[in-house]
Amino acid sequence: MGSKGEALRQRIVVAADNLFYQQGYENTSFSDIADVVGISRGNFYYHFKSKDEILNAVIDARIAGIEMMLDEWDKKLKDPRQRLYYYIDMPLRNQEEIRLHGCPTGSLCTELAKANRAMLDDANKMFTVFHDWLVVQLNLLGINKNVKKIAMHFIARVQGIAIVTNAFEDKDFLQQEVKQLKKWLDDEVLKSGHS
Amino acid sequence: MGSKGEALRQRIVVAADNLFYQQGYENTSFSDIADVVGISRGNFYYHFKSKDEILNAVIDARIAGIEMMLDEWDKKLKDPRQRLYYYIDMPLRNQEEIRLHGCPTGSLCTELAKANRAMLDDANKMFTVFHDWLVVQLNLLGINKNVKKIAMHFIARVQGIAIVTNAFEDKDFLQQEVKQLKKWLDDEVLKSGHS
DNA sequence: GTCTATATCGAGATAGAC
DNA sequence: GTCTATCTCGATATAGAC
Repeated sequence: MGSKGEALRQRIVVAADNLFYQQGYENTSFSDIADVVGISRGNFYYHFKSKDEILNAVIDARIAGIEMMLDEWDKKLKDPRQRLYYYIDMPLRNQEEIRLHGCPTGSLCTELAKANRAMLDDANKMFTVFHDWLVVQLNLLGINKNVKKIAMHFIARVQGIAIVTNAFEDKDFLQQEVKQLKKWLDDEVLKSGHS
Repeated sequence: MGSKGEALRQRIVVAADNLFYQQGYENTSFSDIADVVGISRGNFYYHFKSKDEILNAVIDARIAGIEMMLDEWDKKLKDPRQRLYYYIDMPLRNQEEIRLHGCPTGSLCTELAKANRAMLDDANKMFTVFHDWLVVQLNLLGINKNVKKIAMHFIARVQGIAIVTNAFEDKDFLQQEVKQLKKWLDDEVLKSGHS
């Protein structure tokens, strides 16, 4: 495994990642990826045995990317409360992409549930990384009851926002829902006004 | 347009509807539909000019189906409050299908946003039918402020539930979230305890 | 109206030259 | 390691017999 080959492998994964997000997995061909990376179709099979293997690499890369992102959040934000707000603001920061392509994690799981069920268990680990991180933040705030349910609720709320924003291409809805989700965090989870 | 041809056309639409839901639109071939209906591939083109036209017919059929369903709800349930509860219970009634295939409306919009953007504006009308009906029920209850936002919020919440249930194949999550959504309806919309 | 046969295309995948 | 050439398959779609 030379360094040049590894670098190309990485470029393939990055290109596939973007295309899978923008066009969907099934709808993205080797030709599409080859055009972006600037290589020939035949060259893929030196780096990957099949298209499924590319998908596997993309999922692994996404999971690693989410973990890195959360590590950076932890470094940048010392207060778990601020981290939770930053999580809720994520759709706001990515609103244009969500309007156009939805949530990368949610839309991939939705596609794989229909087209490639065998890989769904790999894909939903992307959710699990967020989930486990949310649980840690809640525990740090002294919240220990129903934390798993709360974390999953967070994720589902963000997914609902992403789907409707994408279906109606409506960023106003996204903005108003993010506000409402913050209010829920304040009133029902942190109970700022009551403690 | 003879009656026999019309009946077959309907059978094609029903079969395509189910297959699009279970396997996705792009992932469903004419052969798949032909196998279910029991006809030959070539016969499709007497009834439809293209696969897109079948998709169009499926979306129209789904919209008509939702409208019929809501009419039945209106007849069966006279209290708008009960109708809203019945709406929230919908994922519960369809929990096994949602676990396996997600929400028919949400998953189709998610797919079309990536693979066939031109038809997204047709598909999201399925959401609009629910939305407008929810607005009517809220108005009937004397709620006139922010009703459109509330209706869209309802829809997004249900979508979030469907995605996570589907991604983790977890019906327990669905059940707990439906309970929570009912509580939100009581406390924040109907404000039963406060009026 | 429904069928069989076929055209055309693009997909994933392989073989082997360089 | 990367390329070109090619194989095989299944997809949408068409033509024309019945």
